[in-house]
Amino acid sequence: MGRPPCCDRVGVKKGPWTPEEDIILVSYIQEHGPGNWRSVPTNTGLLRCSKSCRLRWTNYLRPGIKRGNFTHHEEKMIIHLQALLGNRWAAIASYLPQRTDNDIKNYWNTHLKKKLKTLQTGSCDGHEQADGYSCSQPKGQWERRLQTDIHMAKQALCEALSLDKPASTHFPIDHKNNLSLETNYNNNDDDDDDKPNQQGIGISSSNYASSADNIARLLENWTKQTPENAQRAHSGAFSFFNNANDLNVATTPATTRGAGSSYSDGAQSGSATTTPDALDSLLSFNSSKSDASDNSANLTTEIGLLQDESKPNLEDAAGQVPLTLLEKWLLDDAAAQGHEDLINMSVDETTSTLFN
DNA sequence: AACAGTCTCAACCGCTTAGCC
DNA sequence: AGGCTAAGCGGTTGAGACTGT
Repeated sequence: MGRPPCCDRVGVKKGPWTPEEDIILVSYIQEHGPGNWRSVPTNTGLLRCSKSCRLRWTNYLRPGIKRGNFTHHEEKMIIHLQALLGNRWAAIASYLPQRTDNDIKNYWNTHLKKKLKTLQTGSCDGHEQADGYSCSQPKGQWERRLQTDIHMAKQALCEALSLDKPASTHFPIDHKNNLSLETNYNNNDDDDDDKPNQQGIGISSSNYASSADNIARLLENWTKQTPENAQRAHSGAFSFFNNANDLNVATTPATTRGAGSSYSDGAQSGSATTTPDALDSLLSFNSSKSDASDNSANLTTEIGLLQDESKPNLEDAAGQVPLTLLEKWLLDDAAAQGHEDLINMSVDETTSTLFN
């Protein structure tokens, strides 16, 4: 019963993706948009199954993905949401800007589960743990608070569901299926693509710039590994960037902007050319950017950089867009304790207050 | 330096869901 | 209504990195 796995075909490559494959995939998606994954291997010549292409895109190449350490705020969100939603990682991911469900799932399985277990088994002996969690509170207090939170969330959800206005109006948009439409580069609505773009995705220019960011980071690692690849990396990247230019996608290299400035600036500056120096600058830009650890300030900066990020922007949500009761609950949790600046606090500061 | 154990996370597998005919 | 197919999702795996001895 059931159809055979698509990846069982002979000649389908498995395992880690190479930079060349990534560039091919990104270039293709840039031109045609995500969706219709079935046709991707055929049209690109990639020896990968459609599933693998989709996964590579959604978990690694998709614009705006943040990698590296989770901030304490993100951690807390995950803990809350996991308690509330269970292992529905995609749903949880919709509340966390820039994080993929896979990332969250991994983080939960490798870090948070252990951390909670440690807390719940009462392994604390009254002093602060190395990771910053305070153990000064009596055993069981944290669990009680979590239960209270869950109860509050349930109430909030009930209220939300009983509202006349459909709750879905404010419910977080699935970032994978509803990318923003700031600049719809995909004008294939009337072409011969017999399959609708199932996600209805239009990618904004800066989204793809962020994809260039991902590719550049990846190329950087690749060239580090094998110097001989550097030349190929350059040519491959040029092809990718030139593609982007053809599509009027922002690819202005770092030389034209200061570190930390938004790639989307390139869209305003119109056509941009990419030179080897520019690429090097881009690579170094990304290097310095990735060197900066993922603290809250960084997150804020990145959110700013990715204003048209496909996922809901929590800061925007807090500032302008009406929140769901659940979101409010999550975001106001700190504020209710008199820690309005919690998100902006350093990890050390935050950890000492969060679980008290 | 060498080895073993542990950790991390990208990628895979297989089931479920959604959409189309 | 039911079958088929593509996409989505969550659990699991395994290679490489890291750490301790």
